[in-house]
Amino acid sequence: MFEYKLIAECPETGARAGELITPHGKIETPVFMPVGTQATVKTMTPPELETLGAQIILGNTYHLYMRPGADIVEAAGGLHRFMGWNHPILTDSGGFQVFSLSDLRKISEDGVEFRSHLNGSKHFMRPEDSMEIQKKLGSDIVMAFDECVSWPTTEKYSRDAMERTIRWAKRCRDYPLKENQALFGIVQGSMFEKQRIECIKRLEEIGFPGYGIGGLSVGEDHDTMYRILDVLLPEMPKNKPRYLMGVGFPTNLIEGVTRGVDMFDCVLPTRNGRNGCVLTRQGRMNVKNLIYARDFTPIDPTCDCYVCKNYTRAYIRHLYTAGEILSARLCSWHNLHFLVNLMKDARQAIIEKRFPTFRRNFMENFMDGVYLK
RNA sequence: GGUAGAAUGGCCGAGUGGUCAAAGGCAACAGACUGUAAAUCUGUCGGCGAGAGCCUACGUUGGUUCAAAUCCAACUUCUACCA
Repeated sequence: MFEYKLIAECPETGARAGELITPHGKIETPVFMPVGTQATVKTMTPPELETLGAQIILGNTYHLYMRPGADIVEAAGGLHRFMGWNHPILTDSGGFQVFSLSDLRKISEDGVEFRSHLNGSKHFMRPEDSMEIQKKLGSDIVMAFDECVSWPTTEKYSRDAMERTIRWAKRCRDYPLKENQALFGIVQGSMFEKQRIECIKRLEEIGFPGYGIGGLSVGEDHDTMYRILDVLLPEMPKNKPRYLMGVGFPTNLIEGVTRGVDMFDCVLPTRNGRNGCVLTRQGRMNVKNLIYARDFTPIDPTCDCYVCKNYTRAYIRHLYTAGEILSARLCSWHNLHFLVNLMKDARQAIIEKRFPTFRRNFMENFMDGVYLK
């Protein structure tokens, strides 16, 4: 019970609108997926996520395995029930932790040895373990266990990691999941075009219902990332969803959609939100800045989210400055609303055959630096 | 009234002759954050100057010394204890 339907394509760009059918409901793409690593999108309740339009959220294999343990989540009736979210869930495999916990892990052919970030204890995760954990979590979309390579790297290291990622993808594919779980393969190959193309071809031979694009947004500049997307996306199957993992900045989302990406996730809206950085149609805003102390306008006057309809910059700045937890909530809420609805707007524009204009307007208005009033 | 002790940068607080514009913390200001080891991290934080540097500063005033936040005297204020 997993299907991708292509609904509309932009005649001028690679942008496309579609639908993903999952056991927990339909997802309209392009879609931004809030990250809920530890079985919670930080500071947000599921009803609030519904209110702002979230269709699917992420959970993380590594974190939930470490705490509370996959068995507990399974005993609770699966991740959906455990956290009270009755819509689709995608779980990341732990592959990103191979990258982010690079000081705490050792990679071998069989798998990855992690030293727990919680207490230093040693754990070995093989692709099969990642599958078993995600099976217990019961997510709708399961990600293959991959190696996300840091940047910069050598062509040789990238190739070795890519080859290993493909071998691991095969092992993941061969592992019996729940009947209604869809497993996505993950394209690696760092910033080497040929490796990227080879990787997607070989993953296709193994065969997956969807494909993640990993190993981007790891410190490379935007042009480099777009260069990889430019060569990779045309090589990806049209009838399968494409998921650009860990991205990202609003401009990255639009440029990703332009090239044919269907799914995105990123910690940015919640992490930056907790740190007092909010998104507007004109760019990023550090709402903690002094210039907002007496600014009684909403974060983004053009935004119709709950936060912008009810609170001012001055109030949110006050909350942040006072260390009040509500600032983290309101900023996260607004940022999530911003990205989720940016993708909804993009989708509508694609369907209405006006995506190029939509893209141009957005890119012209959105300053990549910090926006000051 | 007596005795003892204390006064340091926006605040708290180290420092008891030179390497002190003065540790550290807080506050403040700015920046960063892309499949979350992040309600975190980094930088700035007396004034002027691009800079070398100059000026003003450790309660007040005066003194000792080549040199004082540091030593001495008086004064002011505060704290504790005793009357």
